[in-house]
Amino acid sequence: MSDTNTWQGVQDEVRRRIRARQWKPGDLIPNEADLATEFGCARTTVNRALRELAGAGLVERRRKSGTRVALHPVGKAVIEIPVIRQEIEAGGQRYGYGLLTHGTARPPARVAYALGLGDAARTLHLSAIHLADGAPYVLEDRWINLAAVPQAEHHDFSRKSANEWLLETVPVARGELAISAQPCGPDEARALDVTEGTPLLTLERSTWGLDAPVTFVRLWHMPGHRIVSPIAG
Amino acid sequence: MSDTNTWQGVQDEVRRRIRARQWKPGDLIPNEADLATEFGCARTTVNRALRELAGAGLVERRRKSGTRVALHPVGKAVIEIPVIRQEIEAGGQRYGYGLLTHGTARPPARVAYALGLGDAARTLHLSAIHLADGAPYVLEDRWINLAAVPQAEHHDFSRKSANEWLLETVPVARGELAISAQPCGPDEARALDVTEGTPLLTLERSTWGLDAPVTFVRLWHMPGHRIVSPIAG
DNA sequence: GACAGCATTATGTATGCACATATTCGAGTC
DNA sequence: GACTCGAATATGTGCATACATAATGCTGTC
Repeated sequence: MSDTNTWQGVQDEVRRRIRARQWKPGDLIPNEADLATEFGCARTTVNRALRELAGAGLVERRRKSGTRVALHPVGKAVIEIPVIRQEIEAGGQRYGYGLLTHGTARPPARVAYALGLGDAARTLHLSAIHLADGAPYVLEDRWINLAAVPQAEHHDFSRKSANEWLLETVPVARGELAISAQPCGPDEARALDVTEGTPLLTLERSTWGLDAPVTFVRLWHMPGHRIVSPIAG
Repeated sequence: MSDTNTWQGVQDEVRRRIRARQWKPGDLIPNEADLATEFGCARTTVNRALRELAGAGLVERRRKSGTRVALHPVGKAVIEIPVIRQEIEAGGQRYGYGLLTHGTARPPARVAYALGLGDAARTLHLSAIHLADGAPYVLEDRWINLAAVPQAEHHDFSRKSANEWLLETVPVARGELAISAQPCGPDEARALDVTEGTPLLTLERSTWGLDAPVTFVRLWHMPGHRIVSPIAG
């Protein structure tokens, strides 16, 4: 599997040469045709190997110029954003869910801004708690743009979380994630059973459909929560 | 560019059908050969389009079974981990750097555990502050495994940050990132000029070389710091 | 009916070829 | 010397074909 006539094998060999400093950062490496000859494989194979390395940020490629080893190989951490139920069940814990508040409301300025809505927009505001083995796991504060998802207004969110319902109902085009550390406010303190001011890891996610903003959600994780992810290299 | 005889065009069309619910989550979609016929292109082209969609998590593929639309399209947020100097300069601010403490020390249990070292290991301990326009931006607490990077012991880290020096010096194979919210301790309060207990966004990064752990670093960001990243869809 | 083994099928990959496209470089022109 | 334009070149992509590989399901045997 590590032979240089498979694209994986070629990629491994190129990685090895870069790590071994045979090809140093900034260096121009041989062109695809030459490498193909050296490795005894087709140019297509070398192309795929190098293309994926470029995607990973290890090399930079430009037509006519050639391929060079990246100067500052930008590490990339890929954070997977699963449905919360699955996140909890994957950890071997029992999932619980409770809807706390529910009603239509004007979006606060922060939310309107994040979604690019006017303050006159009608939104559905939900507050819900997700439990792991009966204990609070994360507090969810969500606004749904009723102009984009009108059927949400009369939907029953008391059993299934809006998270899952939206995924099944609305096609999602793109989104944005913001991670920050916030002090626990009075509402969060009550819902999570935590003393006020405690640092909470906070995730804010904006989601857009094909043309309209769909939802903004803020997740307050329990103290000590960690997001862990491998770094691609 | 959106014609269905380029892999981009095929991918766009498949995305469109999924978003339009023509192919719903869980559905089996036609096989590559049939799609190639329909789109009037080679199977290779369809293959590349679907392969990348699978990588993005929008579809799931299994040999013999076929390709089906993902049930819970797992959103992926890719966080780029640049060198801190570049992060600051990219924001149009002036970068500053100061080494606070420097010396060899036994790694604390937490660090030894994260790197998989015994407590007897010799490490270099550095503490440094990164400034943006003269104001504290992030506090860095770093341990370097001297068994893996012996030349670090007598290197001068007062001018250039260990971050950049290590990238240029040691080939990195893999790493792990943990994000959490921590209360500001007394040392951090002094270095960042922040009152104790304030929530700080904390990043912990472990890095391994080819066979040995290289470094563990903890970054304490200023209050209010946000990590923002697009979500792939 | 249980099970081993084989045929089937869809994806995965390699190859040789052709042509597209971006970029560089140098020749020719003023 | 500056500038324009075309040749050269490395990557990007598409195609037809062949074979590899994994998973499924069927078939025959006991």
